[in-house]
Amino acid sequence: MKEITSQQQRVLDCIQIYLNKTGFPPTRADICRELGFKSPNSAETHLRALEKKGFISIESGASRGISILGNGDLSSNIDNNYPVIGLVAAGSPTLAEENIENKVSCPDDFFSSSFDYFLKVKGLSMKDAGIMEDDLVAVKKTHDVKNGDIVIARINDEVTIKFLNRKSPKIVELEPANDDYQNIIVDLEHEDFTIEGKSVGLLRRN
Amino acid sequence: MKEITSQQQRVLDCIQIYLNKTGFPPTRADICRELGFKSPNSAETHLRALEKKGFISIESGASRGISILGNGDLSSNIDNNYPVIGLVAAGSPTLAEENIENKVSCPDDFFSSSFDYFLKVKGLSMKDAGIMEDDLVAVKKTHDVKNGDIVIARINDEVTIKFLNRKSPKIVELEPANDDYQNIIVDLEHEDFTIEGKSVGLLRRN
DNA sequence: TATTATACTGTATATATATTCAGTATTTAT
DNA sequence: ATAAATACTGAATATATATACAGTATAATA
Repeated sequence: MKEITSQQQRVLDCIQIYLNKTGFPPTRADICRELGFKSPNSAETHLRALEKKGFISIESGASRGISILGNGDLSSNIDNNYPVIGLVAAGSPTLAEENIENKVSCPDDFFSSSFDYFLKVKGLSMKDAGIMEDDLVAVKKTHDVKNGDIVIARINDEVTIKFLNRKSPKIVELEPANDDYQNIIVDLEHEDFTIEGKSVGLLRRN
Repeated sequence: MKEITSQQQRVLDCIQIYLNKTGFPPTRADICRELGFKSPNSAETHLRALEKKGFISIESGASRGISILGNGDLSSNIDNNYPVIGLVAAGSPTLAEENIENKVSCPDDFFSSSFDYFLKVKGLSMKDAGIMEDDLVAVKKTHDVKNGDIVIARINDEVTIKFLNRKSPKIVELEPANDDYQNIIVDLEHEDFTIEGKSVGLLRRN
């Protein structure tokens, strides 16, 4: 990435501001209007310089075909809306209604792994793991879970978040992180048990 | 917001995908190519329907003048790079070097309040408040703090994160959230004490 | 039953837009 | 000292693009 001149920076900023404002890139004429140039060729040459230096790419022939190249970090990632799903009473789970409370916009690569939704935690059964009431746990839907993982599990239509501990092929233990709560022992032969996913991160908004 | 039809949804998705891929919106012809329509008017009518229902806005006369209207959430916010600053030994603070470890891209309106940087927590002095080792605390630089706030404070060049408790005009108490740690009592007349900011959120990446 | 919305094809066209060419002038390298 | 990059004006043009008009057909209202 070569050095940028002050005028080229102005043009680059202009493109970004125009994008933020309108949702699509400016034309040569738009840039002239914004920056006071009197010839579309002023914009053109600056754009070509910015292209040459790797700051933008220009789609040949396409109108408004300018895109700002994410310098590896800033503008590369795309935000997505992730649903927030309520978990009623994490301690002694009673309900399993997956009602979307709202949505949170967040980059796709925000956590170490991709994830599918946020789970809003109720209760303090996982407090010693730093998971408090109303925290949003980023949940990745998967069955690929190991002992010690924080998993979101469903037992007879009741959802809970706990540490996983497979005791035997038929017995799964769900461990809370709170001395006030007891381990949940699940007999796979007699109870309807499914792993919904596992925690890959946490978000707390004061 | 009226109901969207399946074909209109396809067109809307097409616009979003095209935007993600190229950085600028598609033309009528582009949409036709992507979705297999044979007349540009097919795209046009769908676009007008989407506009009428409030899903997009169309800038009259402008080429590629389509912008997806963030339904109050999706496309409105812009990501920013926030520095992650290391905090050495939150329990008994020893260092204050504000070294930027890396950066995290995150929407500006991610937490209830705007913030300035992430603080990477060391130690477990705030564990009962759900703040664990290596958690990233979103810090807003401010002096506007109340008793009970989780503050980032600097005492004689040592940085720590604790609950704030002003005892008197001259005495400030910093309370950890861990029985293994003791309150820090700061005598403002004899010690160099500053409030760096307060916690407005938390991020944990497993 | 008439009307409106949806979902298309196909053609046509005014204009929005990229892009080239011809200049001028200043600054920065080689 | 010459070349190359920067920083513009001004005009011209091929074409990319929005958009209107003319049809056809089906499903959903009122």
